[in-house]
Formats: sequence, structure tokens, C-alpha cells
Amino acid sequence: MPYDHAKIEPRWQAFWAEHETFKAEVDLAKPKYYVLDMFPYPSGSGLHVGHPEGYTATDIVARYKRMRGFNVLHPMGWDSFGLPAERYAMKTGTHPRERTYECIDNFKRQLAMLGFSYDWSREIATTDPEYYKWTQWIFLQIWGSWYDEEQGRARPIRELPIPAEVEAEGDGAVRAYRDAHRLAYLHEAPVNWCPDLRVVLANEEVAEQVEAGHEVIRVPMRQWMLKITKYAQRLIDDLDDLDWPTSVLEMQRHWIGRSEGAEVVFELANHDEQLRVFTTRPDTLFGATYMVLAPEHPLVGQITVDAQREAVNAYVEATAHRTERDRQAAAAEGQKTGVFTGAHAINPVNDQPIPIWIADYVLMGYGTGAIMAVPGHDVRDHAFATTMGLPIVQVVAPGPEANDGAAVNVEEAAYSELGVAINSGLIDGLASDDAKAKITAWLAEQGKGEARVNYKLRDWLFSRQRYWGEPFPLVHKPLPDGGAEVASVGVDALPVELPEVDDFNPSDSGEPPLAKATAWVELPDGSRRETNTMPQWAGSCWYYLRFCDPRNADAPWSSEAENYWMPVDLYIGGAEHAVLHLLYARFWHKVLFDLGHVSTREPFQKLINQGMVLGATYVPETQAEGPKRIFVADDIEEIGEGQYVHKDTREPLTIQWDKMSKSRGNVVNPDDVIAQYGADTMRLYEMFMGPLEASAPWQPEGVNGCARFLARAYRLLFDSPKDGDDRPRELAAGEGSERQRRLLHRTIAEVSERIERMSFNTAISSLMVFVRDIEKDDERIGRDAAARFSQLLAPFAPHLAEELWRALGHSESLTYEPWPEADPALLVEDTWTLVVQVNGKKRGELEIPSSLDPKQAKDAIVEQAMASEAVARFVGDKTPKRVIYVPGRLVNVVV
RNA sequence: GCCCGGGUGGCGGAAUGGUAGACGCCGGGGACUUAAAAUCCCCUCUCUUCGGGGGUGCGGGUUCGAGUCCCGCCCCGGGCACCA
Repeated sequence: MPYDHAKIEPRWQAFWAEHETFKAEVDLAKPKYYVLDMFPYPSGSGLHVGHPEGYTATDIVARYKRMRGFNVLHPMGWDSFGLPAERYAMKTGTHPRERTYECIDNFKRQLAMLGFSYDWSREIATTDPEYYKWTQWIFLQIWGSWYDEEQGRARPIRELPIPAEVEAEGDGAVRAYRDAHRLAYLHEAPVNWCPDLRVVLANEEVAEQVEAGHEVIRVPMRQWMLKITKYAQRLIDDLDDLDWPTSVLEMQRHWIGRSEGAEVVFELANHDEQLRVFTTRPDTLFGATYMVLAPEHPLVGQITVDAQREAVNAYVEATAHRTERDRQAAAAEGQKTGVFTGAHAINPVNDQPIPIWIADYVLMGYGTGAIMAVPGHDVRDHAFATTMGLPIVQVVAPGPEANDGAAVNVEEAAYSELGVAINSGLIDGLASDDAKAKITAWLAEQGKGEARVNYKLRDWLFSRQRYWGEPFPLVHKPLPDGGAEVASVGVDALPVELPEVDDFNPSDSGEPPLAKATAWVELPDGSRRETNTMPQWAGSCWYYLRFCDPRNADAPWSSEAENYWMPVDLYIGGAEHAVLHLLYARFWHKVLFDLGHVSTREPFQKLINQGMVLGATYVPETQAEGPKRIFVADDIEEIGEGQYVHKDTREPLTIQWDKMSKSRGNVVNPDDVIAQYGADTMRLYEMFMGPLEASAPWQPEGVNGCARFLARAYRLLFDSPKDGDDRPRELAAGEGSERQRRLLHRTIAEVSERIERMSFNTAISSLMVFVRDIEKDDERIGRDAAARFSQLLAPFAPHLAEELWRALGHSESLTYEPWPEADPALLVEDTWTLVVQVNGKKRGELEIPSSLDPKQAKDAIVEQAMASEAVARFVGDKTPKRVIYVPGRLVNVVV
């Protein structure tokens, strides 16, 4: 029987498992290589063919590096906390744990069938108490730290200097001072509360529920926050040394959003309070004609005059009920709303009183939640001023730096670019940048402001009102004065395991589900456990560290293992994690670095985002009014090349490619592909589709070509008689004929170079050429050539490669065989092709013997070209103006 | 709107500024076969008066030479979005 993947693949998978072929141990004598996949959330629907694209790529690199002599760490695990299991539990009553481990089993079965070289002895799941024990431990490190601005690093909270005046106020004040400085703190943060469902919704869930008719309001709730903002600058700076895609670097920089400007203090008329605003354009201060506070701003209640109170309250109330979506839709249309408070502020540069408004285009979460409005030079302020009839003043004119001489009418539109200051007192005539510097210095002198750097990045809202997450290892301890203190349960009490409950719904009052497990919440000493749980990000923030030492019972990892394996040399995963997962993991890593628990500043040295695998749906060629109709492969019939009709209605359809998703119905299950073609073919096709980073459609016809190639490779070494079992062919020793040797060594060189630059599709193309051409001259492949080929094939199609290797008489796996080296002497051909161009157009080519060295023998080569028929024909008796010679490539005669 | 990618045959895609279309799919022709499948070989951008001409989203430019570099557009994908 010819190439039978169903027989070969399970056999080698069993062999690898039995021999623990891929088990990795710290070995200081060998260089290490840590290659990591973003571990998956084990969803109920299992893998689709999109998942294995990245996994295949890392597996190729892992196998290649092993053969290159590296000690390779290539682990896999499960990001297994998450909402779907909890939703499933509410619906069916099945405990999330049970459901989660079912799903893990299914994922693991599917991954095992693909023959990935994971060290399964290192498998971890974030839901395992032995794992989340250490997630809780890391949280305690963060909670137990403060950020020392002077040293620019986190330090243990016990090292926080307590000011004498705080000390004097007693224990309560000291405790409050410490709590305020911790990297994890409690804060009243606004959340999306849905009273109908009694749950807090993630931002992306809001639209869905509102559409379903549920009310969602922003209400403040006491939440755990992490001070990631303290790390904003380091999170930007340390991006410089990473080998990451530019798009991800850019997205991270924008997310952190550093901007330079000034903080300016405005005194209030008839009030003792001050108003602080952040601006990137202090040079436009003379053009500030009003101020705007966010509706949530704490000063709103105090400064509003009685006559305006009713209108202001109504506006504040309305804002709380407006969904993000509403506000965004209005913003997109440039609509501005707001209400005058009746109060005035004093512009510090000219002592003019200007009115204070509230409007929801000012966000409480950015800057100080208040702005000075300069309608002449800011489009948003301009739109607002126009709507409300507020004055517009021009204080910047186009100057030599930008738009010199352009006509500007700020009544019509804001001029938001740089220029020269006008109508601006002490900075008149200065270019915008100089004006900024001068006015900022002046403000500082007057005590009315200072230079300031601001970031978009907010502190990380770290608690969730869910059951299926890590419990916080904290308790609220009652104090004699009636208050409560937050205390650690102590490292010895870890893990704090989730209590068994049968109801996973939140309580009527909106308390998290854990609050109902009273036996767990209430401790003998009167303390109450924290009932929030951690977000799903928590487990994925440090799993790459646990992989270094996954069974360590005494510590999250040993410094020996961490020192040896870290950092991750290659990290591959989807672009959807470009911002949050990577930012959060980098943040935790830096805290751990500051506290001396890890040795590298950054966790992931090289990052690659694999592209999406697209699935097909079919849509009507002419889309009628009404809901969109889409059809899946089962509904359609192909009546001609690229022409499809609905199999019942005969309506013409066109094919449409989208990201694969269960809801679209365009997923392809790897189980089916493997059953038909085998894992090696599947892996090969995943890589052959195109560059790793690019998205590509899954076209089942294309899989054939890869299957054909493997069958050919199999036939090179196996004889399949009609009657009887396959048997290895008798092969002569050596690397075959001269031509075959050259082909082999060229293939070795090409495949090596292409794997190194992760161009797997072209590496596979080299292997295909080898198999196609090796027997062009009737001679069977040589034994040694076959061995080298098996090794080259091994990273891509490991099962077949092992089978071929064994057919050549080896009894061991080829996993650790040294990678073949190309003999440079055999890469030089007898002749090389010289292209002859006339005026840049190809007119002929010449075979030049390799005895004429392309670099040395320039004159002789050019002479031959000039004597060629092509030159004779296209140059004739014209005199060449110039002759360009590109060594080893071409001669271009310019006439 | 802003920030990243990308646009090459019927399709997926190759191509350090130097022969555009490697490799594979689909399609066509042939060999083998009673036949089919499988396999093997050949052809497969386009026009052509068979000399050659044209062609990498569009329009310019740099260069002896541009898919590749520069400028201005168009289209597609991804991300962000009232961030002061």
C-alpha cells in the first residue's frame, strides 16, 4: 500500500511519547532556545484549522533548533479560566471545572494528532490550584509593593518611608498611607452595570446587551486596580530592544499614548478652589475662551450656581445613562452637547474671567478631567463653541514652519497646526514650539503651572464579579474603630481555592457569586474574604515563567531555571493580543524584575503574529433589501470555475472570505483534514499557503499538492508491491550522481536559509523541487542523500521523516541528528548564466564557464557579451555610451 | 478621521534595485491501462504581421535598469478613535 499516514503517524506519536523524546531539562552545557505559542483558551468548539498555523510554525523552529544543537523548551498549556465555561454552568448546572477539563481533553487530543513536539510533562492549566497558587503569590508581590519614583522601580511596601506627620497620626494613618502607595489598590471605578441581568459587562458586551433591550448604566463600584501607569515610560522605552512587528510596537506606543505639554492652574472666580488642566498647546493659552469639565468631575457640584443646578444635574444624569456607543455615534457626527455651570475661571495669562461648562466630550479618565477650550485652534472646541455661541479668538497664525502665507479664518474652522503666536502678550511672534517653552517657564515662575508629560494609559481594572477566576488572596479584617483593613492571607495559606457552589449567578445586590459562599467568605476571626476574582489576563501574564519550572512546589520557578530559559526567544500568536496581553505581561514582568524574581527586563525577545486562515461563505450576487443572507459550503453547488449557485434555489452566489468563526459557519475542522490526508500533509499545507504573517484562504483543493509531494517522497524510499507489504528500497551508498549531489547540497543550503528567515512556504518549495528532480537521470537516490533529505523534511513532516529515517536502517529518532551542512564547493555550478541587456531590456543570455570568476574576470566576460549575437542585433554599429556589468548577473549595454 | 499592513496569472503565492510569475492548485494535451483511479511527461500572463510589443492597483519621478526606492492618488484588510 502506498503512503499510509493513518499507519505511520500514530506509531511515531506513540514512539515519541514513550521515549519522552521532547522532554527538556536544564543543561548548562548546551545553548537554550525557548519557543512559545500563545496558549489557547480551550473553547467548547475545539480547534479549527486556524489554530495550528502558529503551532506548526513554532514546531518547525523547535525541531530545527534541536537539530542545530540547541536545548529547546517548547511547552503547551491552557488559559482555562474564562467566561464561556461560567455561562455554560449557569445554563446547564455543570461545574465550570468539569466543562473546562472536558474541553482541555479535546484540545489536547487534537493537538496530539498533529504531532507537535511539545514537552507535555510541562503542561499547565491556569485553573489548576497548583498553578493559580502562584498567580495569587504574584498578586501578593504586587500588592506588597510601592513604586519608588526616585529609583524608578518597585520596592517592598515595608521599605516605604513613612512621613513623620503621618506616623504621628497613628496606625490608621500609616495604614492608609501604605495602602495609597501600593501597586494594587481599591478604587471606586465606573463599570458597565446591567441591572436586568445583575452583571457587570465588559465594554465589548455592552452593545450586544443594549441591542437585546437591556439597560446598561455606568456606576461606580469598588474595584481592585493595578498601577500599570507607573510603568508607562519604561513600557515605551523598553520596546526599542525588541524584535517585534512594527505594527505591534506602534499599537503599544499609541495605547500608552505619551504626550508632552503643561499643566495649568486656573483660579476660580468667587471660589477658593483651583482648576487644573492639561494641555499640549500651552502656546494657545491666550485663546482660551471657556473651560469644560467632564460631567463626572468632582468640582461640578460645588461650583454650579443655583440657577443652573437643575440643568447641570439633568445633564450629569443623562450622561451616566448614555451608552459608550451613543456617545461615539454622536462624536462621529461632530455633535456637541453641554451645559453652562454659571461659574467662571480666571485665565492666568490675562486675568480674564471665562465661563465653565460641562460636556461629555471631556473625559474624566484622561488628564485632569478638565480642559481649557481654545476654539480657534482645536476642532472639538471649535464645534462646541459654534454650537453654544461662545467666542472664538485667533492666537496662532501660519508661520515659516508650516502653511506659510495660508489664509486662516478661525470663525469658520479651527487652525490646529503649528505657526506663530499672535494676540498673545509675552509670546507674540514666537514660533509655536518656542512659545510653548516660554509660556510654560513663565507659568512655572508664577506658580501657575508646570511642564508635564501625560499618558493615555489608565490603571488596570483588575477585579471581576465572576466565579470562574482566581480568588484574591486577601481578607477584609474588621478594626476596633468600625472600619476594616485589607490583609494578605499569608503566603503559607496559598492557594486560596475556589469554594464549591451550585449557583454561579451574582447576588441580587450585584455582589459577585463568591459572596454567596458564606462558609468560605466568613472566617473565624470575623474577617471576610475578598469576593471578587481576577480577570482572565492574570493567568496568561506569567505562564511563560511557570513553563520554565512547572512542577516546582516551593516557588513559582527556581532562579536556576529562570536564568537558563528566559527570555522567550520566539513567541508566536495572533495579532488580537498585540496590545492588552502583551502589555499586561510586560508590566508584571517588570514588577517581578524590580523585586528580583526574574533576570530579564522583557519577557519576549522576538514576536511574530501569524496571519488568519480565512474560511469561505457564499453570498447572493445581488443583495436584496433586508437581512443579509449567507450560505455555507453545504448549501451550494459549483457550476463552473469560480461560479456557484444555491443547490436548491439556483440563485447565483459569490464566494466571500472571512476569518473563521463558529458563528459564521465557515470553520474547517482539523480532525477531518487529518482523517483524510494526515497530520504531515495538514502541517505542510498550513505552511505552504503563504507567508506566516499573511492571511490566506483555506482552499481544500490546495491540500492535494502537499499530499502528492509526501507520497512522492515516500515512494523515493519505499517499494509498494501490489501483493505484499511495503519494503524499503535497496539504495546504493553515497549521494548519487554529480548532478544529484549538487541538487542535494543546493537544497540543504536553501532550506536552511529559508527556515532561518521563517520563510516556510519557500523552504517547502525547495523540498518539492528536490523530490521532483532527484531521479531525473534514472539513477536512484543515494543512501546518504536520502538520509540528508529525511533530516531536511523532519521539521515540516516529522512523522514521514522518521519513517524514512528508519527505512534507512536507523533505530533511533532523528530528532537530535545534527542538521545537514551544505558543501560550498557543490553550490558552484559548472557554468552560470549571464543576461545580456540592451538599454535595460533583456536581449539574450550566455552560458559562462565557472572558470571565469564573475568578480575577477570582468573584462573577459564583458568582451564575450559584446561579441554576442544579441548585442550584434540590437546595438549594431551604434557606439555604446556605457556598459554596466553586474558580477555574476548581467551586462547592460546602453546606446 | 488617524496609525499600521497589503494590492503581482483563473487561484494561493515567488522574486538582496538586475532574466517578473519559482513552487503548488486549477485547466489543457499526451503516456501507461480493457477502462477508470493513481502515477509519469509536456503546455499553461497577454497581444503578435513571429521581427517583436505590452504587462506587477492608477498617475508622475529617480536610475543604465523599478514589483522592489521617492511623490501624489485609488482600493482592500487590521487597529485606534472627542485623549485636550
